[in-house]
Amino acid sequence: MTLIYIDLKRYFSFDLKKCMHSGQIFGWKNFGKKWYGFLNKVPVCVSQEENKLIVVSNKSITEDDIIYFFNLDEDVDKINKKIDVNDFMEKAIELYCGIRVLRQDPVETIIEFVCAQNKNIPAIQKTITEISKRYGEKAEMNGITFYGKPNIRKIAKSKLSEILETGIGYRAKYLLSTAEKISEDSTYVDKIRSMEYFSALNAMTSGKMKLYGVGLKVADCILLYGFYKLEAFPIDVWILRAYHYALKGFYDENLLSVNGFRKTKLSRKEYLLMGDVARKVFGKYAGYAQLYIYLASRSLFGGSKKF
DNA sequence: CTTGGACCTGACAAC
DNA sequence: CGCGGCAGGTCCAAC
Repeated sequence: MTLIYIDLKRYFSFDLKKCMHSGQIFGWKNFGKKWYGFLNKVPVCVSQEENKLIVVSNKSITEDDIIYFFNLDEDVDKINKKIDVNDFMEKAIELYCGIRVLRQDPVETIIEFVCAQNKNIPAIQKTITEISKRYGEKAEMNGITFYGKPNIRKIAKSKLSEILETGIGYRAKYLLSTAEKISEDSTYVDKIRSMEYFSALNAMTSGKMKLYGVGLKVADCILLYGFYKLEAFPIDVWILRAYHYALKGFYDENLLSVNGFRKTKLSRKEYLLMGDVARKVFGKYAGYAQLYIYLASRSLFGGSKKF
């Protein structure tokens, strides 16, 4: 039994709930203030009390593991300063201060975001939980059962019909193909890790290393949340809705409209261009800016679904 | 190179 | 209470 208290006063502003609700992590179970999930392949229960982060586990885990996973020692003051380029960003930073880009396992993020496409958050969580249940490990703490750590090789070896039982829908063939590809090449993840952002994005979405079912947006999510490549700026429908506010004046607004209406779909070229604008404005912290914009957009346009 | 459909499934709002 | 449109996109075929 491990019990770790981390004094958050030693770090920059941190908010566990905001991190867990930021759309970058799925499959953790939430009861009240407690979150159950796998951290560095170890089942844990995490909670926050004001200036303390509390992590409980019945397996071995260190304070450093936790600091690393939650990126506690990230200099977010510096980042926030850099991306605070207008009133919109200032407000978003103020509202969602305490957020971090987490350091999840790369393979798990690949599974997560292949499944997440064209689904809403409750549906994503349901599917990820089902996948973890079938292809991952079971854990129990405080009488609560939860699952995590889905095994990519196990997925690669299973049948399409089996994967379909998770509620994943038409993405089943994407997941199977991607699982096969990563399982075949044991160096796949390391190769992506060692590449700089653009090479990695291109590798995952085209050519020999292309993953079936991984387009630009999903690849960006994987690179940001799974590989901690902060230049990644995933553009989904929420970013598209708020782009006009977050990056007003930094780009040609005709790019985002057709006959006066906001575009709902981007071509590859447009997607890359809009990302480049964000990278130019936010520098190497585009990924952090994306998190703030995403959350602000959800609260602005998300109706009852806002956090 | 760009564009419009199709696509599994389910939580959700609007009647 | 059941129905229809939509959801953190991507693939594919056809211009």
